[in-house]
Amino acid sequence: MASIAEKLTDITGAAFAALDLPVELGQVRVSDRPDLAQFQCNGAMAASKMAKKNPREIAQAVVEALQSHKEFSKIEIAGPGFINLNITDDYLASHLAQSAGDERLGVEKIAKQETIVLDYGGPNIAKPMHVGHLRSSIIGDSLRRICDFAGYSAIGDVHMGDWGRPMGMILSVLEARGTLGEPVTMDQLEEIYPAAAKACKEDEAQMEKAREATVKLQDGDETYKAAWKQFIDVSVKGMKKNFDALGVHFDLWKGEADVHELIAPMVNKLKTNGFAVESEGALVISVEQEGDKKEMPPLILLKSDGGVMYGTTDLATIVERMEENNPVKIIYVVDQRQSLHFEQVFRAAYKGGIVPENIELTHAGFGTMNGPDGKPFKTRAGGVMRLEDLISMGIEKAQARLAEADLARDMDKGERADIAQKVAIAAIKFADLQNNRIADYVFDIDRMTSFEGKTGPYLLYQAVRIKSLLRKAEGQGFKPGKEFLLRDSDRSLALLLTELPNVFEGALKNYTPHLLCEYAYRLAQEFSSFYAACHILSEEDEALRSSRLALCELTQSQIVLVLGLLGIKIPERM
RNA sequence: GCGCCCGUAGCUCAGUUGGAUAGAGUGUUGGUUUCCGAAACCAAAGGUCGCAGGUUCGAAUCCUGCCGGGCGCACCA
Repeated sequence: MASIAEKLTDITGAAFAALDLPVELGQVRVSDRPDLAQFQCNGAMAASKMAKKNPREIAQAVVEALQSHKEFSKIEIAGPGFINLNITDDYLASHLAQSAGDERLGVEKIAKQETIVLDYGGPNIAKPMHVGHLRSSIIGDSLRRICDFAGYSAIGDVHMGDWGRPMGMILSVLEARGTLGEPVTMDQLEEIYPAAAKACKEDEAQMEKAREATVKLQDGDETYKAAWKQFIDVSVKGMKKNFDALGVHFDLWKGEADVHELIAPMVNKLKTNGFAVESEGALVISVEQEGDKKEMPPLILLKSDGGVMYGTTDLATIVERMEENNPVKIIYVVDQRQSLHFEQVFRAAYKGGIVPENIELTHAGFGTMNGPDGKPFKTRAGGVMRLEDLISMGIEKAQARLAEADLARDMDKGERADIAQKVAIAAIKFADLQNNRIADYVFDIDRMTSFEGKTGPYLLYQAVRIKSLLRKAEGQGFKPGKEFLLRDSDRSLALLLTELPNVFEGALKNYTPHLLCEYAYRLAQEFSSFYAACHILSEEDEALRSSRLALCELTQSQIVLVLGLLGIKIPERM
């Protein structure tokens, strides 16, 4: 089912078409002047340009065509040619009843279930996960949930950095220490990796050994491979702990190494097709296009030493995904700084015939995380902050807040821990997701674990309050009704509840979860005002009471749905 | 040097793709609880939308030029 704005758009669109004007001009949206009207259509002003007529005359003609539609309670022309529209309470009420009765709450499903692969998380082997992985993980996970709800078969792939030079560096250092082949722990790995990176940077001979080790590993050397396999296992365990705590899900635990076998055939094919050429000792594929404003460096497939670059593995990963998943879209949730790289890879993929033109490859990039000083985020000690430290800080603060509240007294330890966990994750996720994906953003630990104002916990609080209210109502034998009765104090919440399908569509189309954050917050806020203004359980008019309970229930369902799409879980109480 | 992104209230951010009086949170000030959960609600103050031009009925939004910040430009990932 469509949203109210869409239904009204159909009506006004037809009115424009009847005047031989483009249907698109009939676009109706929620008014940005709620004091004047509920909905507005601006098409008459755009039409006046093409028809060379007075916009108010056009608006007048459209308005006359709309008169026969009984959905409207008020149709007015304002200013230069705005068409202001109000709908009848009957119409609003019946629309609400429909969406309340719909298990998808009015959000339409795509016609055909197609596959989307989402690439996010991207943790590296042997390195602890830090706050930099947070954005990719939670934005990616949210986008996966959004695509899934839209009706796609959405596949999330963690795509670990488990290949290439860093692996060679670790192996060469282990060898130098004489401990290659012995089991290592995560703590040891975390010590070895930076030590190895430092040694290679300072010592050219060590770097040369690292290069050799990289090539040998990639050529399938048994000893190296066994050691490598072992530290993959150890690292993955550590990653899973973090992802589980965050509630970030992956369908595939693939890494760069998984496509190694596909590289040689892919490269050969690109060679025989004439796309891959030699340049300065390396094998490259040129990705320049006509109309390029900037220099576009070629994508390097093979380095002059025969080694593989990450662009090559990315390309081979596309080969694999096309074969195994046959997706219509592949979405990369990776730092915006990689945009040139993805431009190169995508162009190479299309040019080399690895993906057909009608398959969408998108880099859904996100901004750099800065500290409150505007510079790339560092802890006070100057290091990176570990993800697990951030999570435990959030949980501690949630526990402290819970201890303050009287309500926590009667809860057992297990429930209290569960609530603290959910509150902390809601705080962290919402603080991040509410920012526009593309812009750099300031990572402020206090803001991220704050529980007041526009925060995740505020949303949980409203949801929990509704739950509690509905429980109480049930205890008194009151049930949410099937019909809506709209008084002045109910109407703005009711109108807001009809916007969900449009908001969802925007978030899906632009890969922007922050639109859902914005909506969830408006909903919670609108509900809170409504809740303060009307006392529901003591309402004596039964029809009004059950209508209001129905509004509560629908609000509740929408908050659950939207927070679910953001990857935020709601406790029973808090 | 070339290119990409950003610049909106003291601070952190929205702004539905060109619409009416630019909105939230936070912080500041004041108010609200014999009543469904005060992690709340109501209200006030706070703006040359970086600057200057241009396009038009109409610009935070589109175009041009500056200023300021961030990032990226072939053998790292």
